[in-house]
Amino acid sequence: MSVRVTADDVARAAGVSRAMVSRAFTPGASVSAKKREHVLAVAQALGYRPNLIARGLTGRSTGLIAVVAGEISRPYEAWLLEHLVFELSSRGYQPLLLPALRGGNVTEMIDHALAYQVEGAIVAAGSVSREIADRCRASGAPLVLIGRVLESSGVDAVCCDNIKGMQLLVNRLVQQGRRRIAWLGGTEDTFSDQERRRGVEQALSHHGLALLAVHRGDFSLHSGLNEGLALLDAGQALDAIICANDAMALGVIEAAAQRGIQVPDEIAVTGFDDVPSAAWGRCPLTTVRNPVQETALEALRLLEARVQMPTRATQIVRVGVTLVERVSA
Amino acid sequence: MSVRVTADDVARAAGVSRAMVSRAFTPGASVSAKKREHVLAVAQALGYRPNLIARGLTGRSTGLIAVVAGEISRPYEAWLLEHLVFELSSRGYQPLLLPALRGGNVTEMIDHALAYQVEGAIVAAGSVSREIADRCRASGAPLVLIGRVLESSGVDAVCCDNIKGMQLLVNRLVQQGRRRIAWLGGTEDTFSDQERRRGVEQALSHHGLALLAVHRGDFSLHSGLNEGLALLDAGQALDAIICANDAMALGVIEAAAQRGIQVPDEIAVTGFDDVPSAAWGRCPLTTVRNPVQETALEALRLLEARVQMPTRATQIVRVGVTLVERVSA
DNA sequence: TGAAATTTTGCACGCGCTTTCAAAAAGTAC
DNA sequence: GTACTTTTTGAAAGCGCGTGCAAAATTTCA
Repeated sequence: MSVRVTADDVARAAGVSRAMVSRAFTPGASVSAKKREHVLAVAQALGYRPNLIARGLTGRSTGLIAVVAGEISRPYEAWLLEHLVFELSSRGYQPLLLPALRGGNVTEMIDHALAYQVEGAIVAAGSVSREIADRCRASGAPLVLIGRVLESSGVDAVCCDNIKGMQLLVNRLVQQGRRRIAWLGGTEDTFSDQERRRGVEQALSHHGLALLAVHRGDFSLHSGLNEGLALLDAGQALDAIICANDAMALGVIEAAAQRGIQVPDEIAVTGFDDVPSAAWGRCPLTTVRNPVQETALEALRLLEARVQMPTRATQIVRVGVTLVERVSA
Repeated sequence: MSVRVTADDVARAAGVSRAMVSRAFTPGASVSAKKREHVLAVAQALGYRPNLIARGLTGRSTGLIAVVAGEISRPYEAWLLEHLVFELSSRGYQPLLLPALRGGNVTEMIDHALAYQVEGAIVAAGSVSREIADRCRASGAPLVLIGRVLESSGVDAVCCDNIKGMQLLVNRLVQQGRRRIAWLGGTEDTFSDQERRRGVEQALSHHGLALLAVHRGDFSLHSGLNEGLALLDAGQALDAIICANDAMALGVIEAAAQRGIQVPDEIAVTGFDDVPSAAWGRCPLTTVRNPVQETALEALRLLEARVQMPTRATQIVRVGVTLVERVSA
């Protein structure tokens, strides 16, 4: 059992040399059509498929791409991953999934993936060090960051325009006459959290305003509820809570409901990302659309472009965002 | 650039043979502690890591496991995938992710993964044919199904007790005095849909009841809304809608809200899976808990058990379900 | 028909690594 | 010191495949 068929077996059965078998499976190779057909037929009969691991060893491409994803159970991450994986595999690549969970060391994971001779890596979670970026470059495996950028490191990245997104949101709130605004941030040390907060503060100061309160969650629905309650119970009169992502905004809305506070009449709540569930439920979210598909596509474009020309200039793509006006603000 | 360091380079630099380098990186191998340390140090300095592709070629294990997942953006799938990938990689395996999207041919994908010499495959989406099961067996790569079983095919599977789950739900509804019950199924031809429906019908007939209406969605929130509206607008007096999963149930609740129908007072709605978001929102779902983590763990257990003993008896694990009583029913 | 141009084919080497085997080194006992 | 056992080491043979090169087969042209 478990006796695997090799090119040698096929060659023997078809009465040709092993090289012929190899060529029969190589699209552009020099083989007579007749022989190729014959070899392919014999291979089929024997249940032979070229061993891609062995093929990868010849120095040719392995077709493997590492994808570092975070907590997949979060809507935005899942959504992005779905697009990424779909695009990847429809281009003939095989995604090697690396989970960057709590405390998971991204550097170590990429290092490990590199040992599998991946042709590239897409990092959509955790933070990458300059060191690992260098290792990737040394291995000839381009690195592409999603939703984070590593300044002046020569690493390509695609990221939505967080500053602009927050500006759109703040302008809307201010236009509605809201002035007493709080910020509910996400996990510390994440690029999104930092940039989005900066966006809020810049936009506010542009109106001569500042944040009245600052709380921090971890991008989850749960933390949105908890911090939302805390914010609401603090006794400070607020008329808007800007959240670092949709999940937390949904949590805050739940918190408001629990306290009998009307959204958006008494207080406005905004999200970020426009995940599918943001449009649902008791109070559809006013948020900023973070274009996932475009992001995934751009990431692949960057990856392929760099595979083709390793020395091209570093590119940081900022995908555009749009305001989605629903009821929560 | 992109000059990769091989074991030969390390051997030369360390003044030993290539075999020594290999042994230094092989835990149980016969090397003097001193030499191993030296080799490892030189390797570190040169930035060398064994090429796992080459290592896999020697007939040893590749550490690759194929994971066939469906639409990752759906809560249950994402949740399961997260657990699966986490467990897999914390056991030293590398998950190769294969997306089984609309119309995606699972057979073809597994076949392709087999060419990468995966050590096993976990299928949590799509349906597998007896044919591909045989191919896997021939390749010595165990197949484990999640949420679906392939009768008398010798394929291990882990699946929750759909029949029992629906029985729990039906009993509760009947106990509440509800008799006019409708079924909102999921995508046709899926194992879950079929078994869950069967569970509902069996449980109902046990009470001398039958379904009053049958609609079909595709397991999505959206289809839940649409079919929910259709069901509600049909003019038939219903007092409960049993949905094939949570997402659709949430959609139905939304539909009821749009029509101004009170849940659960006027109509009860039930889900299945108990995804995180089921506990949230305007009307927390009464549903059945489908234990994801246990499922993932069992799947890995089956996989490893079969790797160790390929001839062991086929095992179909039915993980237990529990009723989660919240407000929607 | 024969020579030249062209295509098709097989041999053999190499990709980077593991592992068997026998030789060398080190340790042990007398 | 010798004879023997045990550990450590290196040479070499693969693992399954791609491919450069030269030989063989085929085609083309005069």
